[in-house]
Amino acid sequence: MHVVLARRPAGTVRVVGVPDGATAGDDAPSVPQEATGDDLPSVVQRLERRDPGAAGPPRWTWDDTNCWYPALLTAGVRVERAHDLRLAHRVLRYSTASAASALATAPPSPWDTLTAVPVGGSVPVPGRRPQAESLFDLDVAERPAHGGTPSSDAPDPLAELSAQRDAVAGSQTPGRLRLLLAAESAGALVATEMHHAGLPWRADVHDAILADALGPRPAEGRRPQKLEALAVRIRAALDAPPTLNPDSHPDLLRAMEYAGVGARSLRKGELESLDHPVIAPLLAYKNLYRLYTANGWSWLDQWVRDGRFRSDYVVGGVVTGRWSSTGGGALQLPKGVRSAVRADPGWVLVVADAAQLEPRVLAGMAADEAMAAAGRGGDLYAGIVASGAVETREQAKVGMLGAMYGGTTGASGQVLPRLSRAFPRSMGLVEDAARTGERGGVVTTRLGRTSPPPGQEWDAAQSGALGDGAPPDAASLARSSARSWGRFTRNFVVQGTAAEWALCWLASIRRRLWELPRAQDPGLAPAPFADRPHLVFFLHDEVVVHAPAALADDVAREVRAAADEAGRLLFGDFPVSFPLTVATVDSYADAK
DNA sequence: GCTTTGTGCCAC
DNA sequence: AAACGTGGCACAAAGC
Repeated sequence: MHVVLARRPAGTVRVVGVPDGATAGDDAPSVPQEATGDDLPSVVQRLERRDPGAAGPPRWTWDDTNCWYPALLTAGVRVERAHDLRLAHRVLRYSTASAASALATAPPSPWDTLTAVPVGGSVPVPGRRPQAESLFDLDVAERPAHGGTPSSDAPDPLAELSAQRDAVAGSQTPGRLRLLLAAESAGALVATEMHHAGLPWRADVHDAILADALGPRPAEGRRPQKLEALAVRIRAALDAPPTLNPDSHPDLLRAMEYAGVGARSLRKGELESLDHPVIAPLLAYKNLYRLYTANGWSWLDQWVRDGRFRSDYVVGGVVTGRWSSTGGGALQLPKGVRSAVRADPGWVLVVADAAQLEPRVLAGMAADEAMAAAGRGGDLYAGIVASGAVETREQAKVGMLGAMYGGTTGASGQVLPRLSRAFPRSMGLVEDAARTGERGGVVTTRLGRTSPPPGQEWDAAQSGALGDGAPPDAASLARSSARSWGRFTRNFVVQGTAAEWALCWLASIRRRLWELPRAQDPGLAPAPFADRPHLVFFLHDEVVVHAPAALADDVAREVRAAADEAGRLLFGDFPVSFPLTVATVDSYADAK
């Protein structure tokens, strides 16, 4: 059963049970019609705990998980299932599977303009309203998700739910869309919970990393010791004056030109290919400068509180359905600082990584028996070598990556023909996706997320090449933008379906962890996770679970079972496997 | 002075 | 040098 939460102008919440269908026994339980902010958590808790009948716990249905779930978690209430109307609307509006629906053909509504709200916000960010501590600190008109939409225009979640259910039921692939919406919504729950729990972060360890690399923390506005020493060496190697600022690209390039270094840019890759005394100190400088500016002391000050790094995840923040993050750069945590991620005392980190996820997903989508067989041994690239298609693992790897990214040059281009001969179904699928994009068409993932059509600029480039009066370079612009869009759609089907696999994996992990026994003693994690293993990090094809040490093996087993379950959800009985690398560690840096 | 753009590097 | 997908972010320079 869906239980819809809707804000009322009076500041209360309307709680409405909506049965899933004509199923006997799925009658609405006695749902209160009205709740206040103070009693909503207990209302939710009570319905969540009701006798688990055949229909399962309610599917909490709300406009935006980010607006409701943080306060419930703060009250210690976890929900099992949700339906995020904002996220679901976006999928259904654009999916080719639901293109004929009333939802997809209706004129734009407020549901199209609701923007993603980062989870949390415990750390103040300039220009962003702080997250409400309780459900009603902000009224509807002020809620950030609505960007100032007056409450009188507040969209009706009941009507929207109805439109969404019609769109799914009348679609070409209702089962897949239903799974996608459930997985996307479960992802929203996970994202909120991970923000709530935070990634365990030892500021003292991080500080030691920084001090070791850069020297002691400098006074405000001063360069760290080791960075300053390298700046001196750079100036000496270039015979440059003390005024040369290595942070200034134009200054540095000019000084390098004068010294005859022969660099056209300051990119690491180019510098590494040059031979000059300035190269070594300059590369070292850039390396440390990056650490200092991106993950230095000010990052630590801004993002780590009370032993936790709390990131803002944006579910569906990437067109393909991947998550993005905002603030703190959670999805780009450099390897060099990961040793600051430490389990609490008596707890461990279970780090799991899906091996060669994208080519496996491709094999499943293409129903490619040969590729699936290559993946059965655990290392898909080794399996490709064993099949005889190519000679080395490296060839298999760059060849597959090239096929999925649209690479044509170098080593990947070289082995592509051989991979196409050995795995015609997989290669054919990505080639078809590329050709569709080149024509300006859209492509769709396994579960139904559809790529956006190219924009006006792309259309203009294509039509600009037509006609006798077209400028000479118009044809090449048209061709290059067509190819570029083809690379996008080629990658979209694979990356997007991999993101769907990952959402199903996350959802399954989350449910399985909750079913594990609780720890004897509560740890430092906040309720409701103090005595339970819980997800603390997710990065496209990798998760970190923070778990009581005694449960480590159970967690590892469930995380593997969840990967198998995700594979079955997407690809049914097709025999493509999704093996994981799983490590139980104290420090995230020790996982690989 | 503020905002936008360009550069470069991090993650998968 | 770039090539070959998706992103975020910090900084300096350029633009208004």
